[in-house]
Amino acid sequence: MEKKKAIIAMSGGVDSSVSAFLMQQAGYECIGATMKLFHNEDLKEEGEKEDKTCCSLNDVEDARAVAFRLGMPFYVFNFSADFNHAVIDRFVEDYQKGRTPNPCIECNRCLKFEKLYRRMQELNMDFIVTGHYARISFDEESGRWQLKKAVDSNKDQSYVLYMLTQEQLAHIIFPLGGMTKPEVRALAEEHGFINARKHDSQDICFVPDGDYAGFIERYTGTKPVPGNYVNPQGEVLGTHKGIIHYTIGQRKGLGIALGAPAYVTDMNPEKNTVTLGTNDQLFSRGLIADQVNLISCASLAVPKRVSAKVRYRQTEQPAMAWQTEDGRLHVRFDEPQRAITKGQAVVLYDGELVVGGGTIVELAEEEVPIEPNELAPSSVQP
RNA sequence: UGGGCUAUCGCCAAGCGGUAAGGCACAGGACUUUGACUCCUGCACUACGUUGGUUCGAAUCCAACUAGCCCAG
Repeated sequence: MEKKKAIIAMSGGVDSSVSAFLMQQAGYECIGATMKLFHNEDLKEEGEKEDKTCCSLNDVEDARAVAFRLGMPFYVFNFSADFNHAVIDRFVEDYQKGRTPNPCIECNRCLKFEKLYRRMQELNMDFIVTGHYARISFDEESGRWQLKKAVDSNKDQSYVLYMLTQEQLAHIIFPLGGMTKPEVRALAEEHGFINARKHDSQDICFVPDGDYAGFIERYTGTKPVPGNYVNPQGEVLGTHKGIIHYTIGQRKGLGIALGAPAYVTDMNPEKNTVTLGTNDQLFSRGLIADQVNLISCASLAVPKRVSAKVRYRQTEQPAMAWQTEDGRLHVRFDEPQRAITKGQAVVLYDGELVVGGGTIVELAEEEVPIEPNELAPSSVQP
């Protein structure tokens, strides 16, 4: 019987390197591939911190070294044009419209599991493999592929994978879903991978210095337009640096002293205003999302009890979720949530399972449309 | 230019004769495959508007000056 073929998306980090190793051990015919996503060299200024990115030249070399060590063919795919319009352009546009994008999710959606996925098919291969911490399994009963949280809850990345389709899930393998980070590092160490002790990637990969607003300025070649800080009553409090500098719930970097901590509670791109308020003005109960993708079930026409996350690093919160005719996802939390932010993803869970998710487009204070026969599910009882 | 009030870190603000609280802002760090939030550390190394004076000792008392504010014009 012929070996199954897998293409390993290798970033140059520990996780994908160990994934490659595990796939090889498991008997797959593997090739390593690094996606060149942007011209990293362009970003370098003096004092660059290149070791923080995920796609720098050094990272490519690290990936290449690991692939070489494992004796697998290694390719670099130049996806920078796609990355530019699918990730960076949208990132910039979102900020300009007062939203707060999650570029990692867009990258997963459009590059890793779309562009690279198609490349995998073109090469007549069977699987795409990444170092994400999440688990995939097939559920006989429902006949659906399921995405589950990682065993290492500390590293779980299912949140950024909610957009995976049934077709994609059938051709993806996450070798690290059942492992803990320390185990992964130990394996890397044991096999002498040069990146065994490399720190985890963080920050936005194309903004290595963390100054995303500065990046937008350089990328667009335009200065953000200053506008007014206003209070919830609309009174002017001061001058802001341009709407792209802010996100809902932000406290630091406002540069304005109001006596008590002030937080961004709203932004109005038309009026170019940023509303400042108190922390307790940030809480709201519900939201509406589009770009919906469902995994554990085909539809949420009937409201379902879930736990939901509104940002990557958040513990899930009990909520009800349902879809309307237009396909949009509505979520109402049991308790008000802090700083629900347009542009971010909401991801729904049912225990370990990812139910699905979408991109937050609106806040909404609406009641759950009650389905008579859905009343009093056991999970609501104390 | 008659009367009254106030002047302390970038902002707000304690202090009322015994040798400069605090909050906000800001900076650095931790956390983190998004942005945030959060947490930790630092932030007037005897210029407390200026100049004198009284005191063992003053940001704290007195005087003049300067600036701003208020009420009268």
